[in-house]
Amino acid sequence: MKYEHKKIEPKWQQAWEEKGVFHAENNSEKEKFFALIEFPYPSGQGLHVGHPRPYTALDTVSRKRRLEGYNVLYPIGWDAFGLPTENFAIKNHVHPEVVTKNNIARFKKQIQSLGISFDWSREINTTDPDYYKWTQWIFLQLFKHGLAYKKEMSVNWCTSCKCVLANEEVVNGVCERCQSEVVRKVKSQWMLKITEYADRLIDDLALVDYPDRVKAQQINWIGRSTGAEVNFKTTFGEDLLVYTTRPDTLFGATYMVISPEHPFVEKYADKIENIDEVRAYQVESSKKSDFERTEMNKDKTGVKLLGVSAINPVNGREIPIYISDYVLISYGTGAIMAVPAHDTRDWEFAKKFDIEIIEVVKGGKDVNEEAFTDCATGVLVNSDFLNGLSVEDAKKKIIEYLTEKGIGHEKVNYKLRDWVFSRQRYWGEPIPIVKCDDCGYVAIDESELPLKLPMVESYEPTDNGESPLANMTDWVETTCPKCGKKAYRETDTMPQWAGSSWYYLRYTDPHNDKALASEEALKYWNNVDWYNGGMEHTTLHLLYSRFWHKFLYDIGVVPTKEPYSKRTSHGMILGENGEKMSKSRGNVVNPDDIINEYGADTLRLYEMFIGDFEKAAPWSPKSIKGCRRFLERYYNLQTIVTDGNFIRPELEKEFHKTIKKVSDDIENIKFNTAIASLMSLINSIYATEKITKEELRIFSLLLNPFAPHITEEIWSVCSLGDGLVAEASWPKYDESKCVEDTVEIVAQVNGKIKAKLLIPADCDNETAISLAKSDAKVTEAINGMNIVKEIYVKGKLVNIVVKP
RNA sequence: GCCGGUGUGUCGGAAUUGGCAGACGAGACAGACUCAAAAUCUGUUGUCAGCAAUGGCGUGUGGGUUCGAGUCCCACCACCGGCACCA
Repeated sequence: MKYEHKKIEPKWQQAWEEKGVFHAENNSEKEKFFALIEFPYPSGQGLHVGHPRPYTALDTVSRKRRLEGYNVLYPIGWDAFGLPTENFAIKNHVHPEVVTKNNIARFKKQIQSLGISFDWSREINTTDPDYYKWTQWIFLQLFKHGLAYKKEMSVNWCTSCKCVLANEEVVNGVCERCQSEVVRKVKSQWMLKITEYADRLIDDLALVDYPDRVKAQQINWIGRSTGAEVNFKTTFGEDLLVYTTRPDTLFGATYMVISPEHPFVEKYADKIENIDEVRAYQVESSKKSDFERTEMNKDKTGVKLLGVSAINPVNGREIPIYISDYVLISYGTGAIMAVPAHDTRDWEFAKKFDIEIIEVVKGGKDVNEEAFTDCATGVLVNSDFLNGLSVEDAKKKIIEYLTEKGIGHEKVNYKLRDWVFSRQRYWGEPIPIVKCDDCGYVAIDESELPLKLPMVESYEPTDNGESPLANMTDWVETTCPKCGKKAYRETDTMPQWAGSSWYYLRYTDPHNDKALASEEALKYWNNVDWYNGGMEHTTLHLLYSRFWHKFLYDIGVVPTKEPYSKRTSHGMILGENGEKMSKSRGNVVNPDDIINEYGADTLRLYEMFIGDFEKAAPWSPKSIKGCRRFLERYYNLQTIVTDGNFIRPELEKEFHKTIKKVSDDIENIKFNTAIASLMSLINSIYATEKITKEELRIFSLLLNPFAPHITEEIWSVCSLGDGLVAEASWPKYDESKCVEDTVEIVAQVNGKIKAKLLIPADCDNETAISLAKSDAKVTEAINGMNIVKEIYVKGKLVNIVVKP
């Protein structure tokens, strides 16, 4: 009996599609289950074997859920705006729309050959005007609520993409996408106030089931810290406000540092005695890219401002002011009080510039040797009314004091910055705003949405930092929706993250032209029950979409505070050599080749069997053969099947245990051990040289979520029912049949194994111990010794501790 | 530097959360079938000693707790991911 996957797989894929068995219903009495994978960017390269891993994983869960009677929504779509498409279009003189269409067609064909149970009737595409109409609509709501604003600011500029980047898109000082140098550039940009949601983005993590590493990474990225702002007077009369997380060390502040960009310098340029030297330093540090600034962070530089000093508000002490690029203008107040005794960076700076180091927290080593930064153990000294207090108590007391005297107050700061939302490129959603000389930035009327991308001659980015749309005079020139005068359209487009920030909502009602989705659909399907995606999106897409969802909650569009109830993350599939799969490394494996040689079921099974789902695993062209062999052995069960509407007694326990194991393992994303248990079971079945129909039915159901085509085929060939996915239900196990009547236990003496024996599972302590002692080997080992202790661990072992 | 994680045969990886380490798969070796090969089937396969029964050693390193540690505690090493002059 030959297993011909090429005949079986397309046949069943077609049958499922024709019957629409994977279509989710919007008005259903059934309990819903919403499974989501990160929709792919349809690149020109097509799929590699890494793509199917998350798709298959949630397909396994979804197929199990359907068999359990749920109304399952497992959708897919295309995140199709983006630079690679645009760059390809420029290079080959094809419109990005055409490139996108072709890429999607290819991706779709590849994905469909995997037999994933996606509901293709809900397919979406972020570049479809009917879709991006609602992306633009959400932007307008953000704008109307003051959360989208335009600001002149220093931004990250990718020299190759000729486009600004969000902070999240800059990795090690280079562009996340093309690895080119990123420089600072002052530009007017659309910004989204994600910082307004910083606290909720942290606090509401308590409401969701995400892996700890994801939560930790988001919390880190948002970087909330609680400290105090303290006002220092200066001899110029103007005060300088500093931010510190260690207000308790205020008595140890021996100098102050302001960042090179701090406005104080310009304001008092004529009074600063060494202004030329200061200016030279400003120029020097402005030339450094962020990357260089980070690279050189070991070596502190700076210039002392001559002719001015600051006054420590708690002891009236005059301290010098420096400018140095180790203080950032974009965090806190751009100025710090420096306490070299208790801050490593201040300590390094003080050593280099020979500034006094005053110990105010005792408990560490000599502060002239190293800074003592531990907050848990120290006790305050040299600090007047704070002396003798712990760091924590001192913080409270000094904040009370500062507040009372009106010279400071408690303050929370975040590392998170607002989201730079405009891109100077063509292939993105137009920002639906016009600029009027009289009225400023004005939203276009919602009835004009979607604001479609105009056809242009050239989508080449311009060197002057303007979007390609800027040359489209006809399109750019318009009238102000408010006053009717001549006005100009915004020519920047939205970043790729826009369309993906809300796509999961569109799946619930993808063809709605009145709203992004109907209220009923949103109410029924929210939240996404299980969302699987890559770790690389933790501080990008995942954070952005949580932000948008919270905003939509605030304006009453969605009924829940969080978009995703549960998040899991898959490990990467690496090349055979253990390196990341990439074209340039030449280690890419194309799923088409695997499907051709072994079939989709083998590919799916191997992707789930390859290792721990959450960890990276190298592709092995040899190991996959084991999965193919297993499926062939399963296929050949049809040659030994016998009538029988029962599980044979000798296999009953193993069957029940396997049902339990597979059921639990799928829920706990332990697909590899679920498959291993099925392999063990088939080995046991072959040892008996036959299988009953009932046994084959159960086995097929358990295997179906992993290998849907072959199981459907066997279901049909062996007449197990009308159609597996159409009518069957997930097998149940009997807990009482999962436990053995007799168990094999180990008899140890002093922890060394002496014998193995079979005893009744419900055996009590004394019986078990005496049974063990009656074993010849055990008797010999304890002969003539004093028994100190006797231990029986139920169903596991007996240990007898003896001494001479 | 900070945060998170990992370390187990030749390889991918298991281990009911403190109870027989190495499930399952790959690879290798041997045998069966075959003129032969592939495929398939059967067996062996952590390591050292021994003809053997058997015994010693063994989960990155060093200590500890325990009748018992891959699992818990302390210290360290290596690697991976994230953040990084964030006051």
